[in-house]
Amino acid sequence: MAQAKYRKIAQDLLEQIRSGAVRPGDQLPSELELGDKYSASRNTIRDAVKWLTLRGLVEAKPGQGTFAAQRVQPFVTTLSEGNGWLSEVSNRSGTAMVTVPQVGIRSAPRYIADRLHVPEGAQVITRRQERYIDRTPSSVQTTAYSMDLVRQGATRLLDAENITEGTVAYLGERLGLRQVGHRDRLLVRPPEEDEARFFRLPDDGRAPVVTVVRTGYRDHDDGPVPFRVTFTVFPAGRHQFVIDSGEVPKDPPGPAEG
Amino acid sequence: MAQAKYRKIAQDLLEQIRSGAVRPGDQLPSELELGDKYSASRNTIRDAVKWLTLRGLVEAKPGQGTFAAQRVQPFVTTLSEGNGWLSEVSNRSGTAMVTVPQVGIRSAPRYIADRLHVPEGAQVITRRQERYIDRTPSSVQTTAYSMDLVRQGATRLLDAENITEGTVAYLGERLGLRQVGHRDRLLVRPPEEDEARFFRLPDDGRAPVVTVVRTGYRDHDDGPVPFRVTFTVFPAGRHQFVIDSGEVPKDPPGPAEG
DNA sequence: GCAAATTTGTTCGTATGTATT
DNA sequence: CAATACATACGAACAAATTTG
Repeated sequence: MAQAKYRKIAQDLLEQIRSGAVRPGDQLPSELELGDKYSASRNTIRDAVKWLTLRGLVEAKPGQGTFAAQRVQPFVTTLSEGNGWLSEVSNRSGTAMVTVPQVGIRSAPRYIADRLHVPEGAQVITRRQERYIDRTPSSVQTTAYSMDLVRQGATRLLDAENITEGTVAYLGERLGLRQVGHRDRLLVRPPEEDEARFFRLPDDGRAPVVTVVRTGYRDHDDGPVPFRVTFTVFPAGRHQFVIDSGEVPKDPPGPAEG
Repeated sequence: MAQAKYRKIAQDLLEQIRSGAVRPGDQLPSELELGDKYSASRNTIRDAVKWLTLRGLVEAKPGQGTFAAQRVQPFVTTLSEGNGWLSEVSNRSGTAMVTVPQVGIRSAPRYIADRLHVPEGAQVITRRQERYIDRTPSSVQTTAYSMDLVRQGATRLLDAENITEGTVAYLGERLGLRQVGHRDRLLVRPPEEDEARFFRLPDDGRAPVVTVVRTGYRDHDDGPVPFRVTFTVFPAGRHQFVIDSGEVPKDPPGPAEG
């Protein structure tokens, strides 16, 4: 066999979608009908549909049928603006919502300790917020601070409520701490189980998430030192990221493909 | 059934990997042995292994067996440095290699036309290069320019060879064109078939790619206008991206998790 | 509200093909 | 060439979700 049968069936269905013969939202024939059409068993048809599902081209709904996927207008986050906090901007009008911070104190795992330059296991404060745009969960953000900041007097970091003027501004007026720069690091990975649940991602692991790790640096004699690190997790398929440099037009361009 | 049997088996295997009982590179028992152990049919075991495969936790090799995946040290690309060209920097010593540009002239598809502010179908020059680090394919870069630039005299854009001083510098001295800024847009998607082949990604669509769309802007009376657009495609699992802002330490920090 | 029909999800069994050792 | 292990394909049965009458 030059190529597996299920791949050829998937290819044929793919071209029907690409060509527009099957349009977004259209229902595909049922598995039994497809099996009849392609002279294949239901399991082979299922392999073909699975192949399309993994690429996000179709969506199977139990009890209903299989449908060609809808193109979703992605959210856009601009990483090059804002001086410290990673805030999210939608490219279309939408109501943004953010939950009250969920505050915790924990021993720093390695991936936090490495970023904050504290020993592994040191006490850190974490502040976790969930963000929604148009009622759909758009990101989860967890920020970690060294406990030293609280000992020095920044006790409001422990309050489970928004610091309206911004955490950076608060630390500035309270401790004289000044953020002089930050570094973002983007990585793509499969979602954890709780993330898949929160973002309502299919639990077959095909839909990845993007993590933006933003480390904030403060001034110091020997050069900048980190004082906080923020992990923001986005569902990769619904999100894009923009970084501007120099002079660029202000108008937000439409979503890019390619 | 509270939960599908294959999911419970996958969960059990997952915990053996997480706990370290099965270490990266270790061979798992064969499908028949696992079927015996969990009192499940071979097909059900295959469903469980498939679930782990989709998350990149194990790798199945025909004729050999199934193995716990190795953690690969990701490459890092810094988006905030370099004034125009998107060049790649490894975080570890490695020999970088880039192919000679493959030059083409084509009608602009919409995703290029939108970026370059030319009509769809207008003639554009594309220059395509493949990059390797340590012999492994690390990225594919395609840059598109409007044909107008050639008509104005920048004929070397058509040469299928590297422009050593850089394309921006060349356009500057030849046409007096000055790049005043650029905008990067990152998006994550499943690979095209040729990309999966080039990056040697599994063809089941689980391993996504990151596309960085960099639009370069030149000076103009009414504000900056685009004159070129570069699409750089990376295998998402082997790559991370860094954006610096303000004062940050120079030392390249290790790869982040979370 | 309930029952029937439709559709996808899971599991088993079996057979054959293909890649590697 | 033979043995082993994964890949593909078929058929069958029941479960779960949804819509319809």
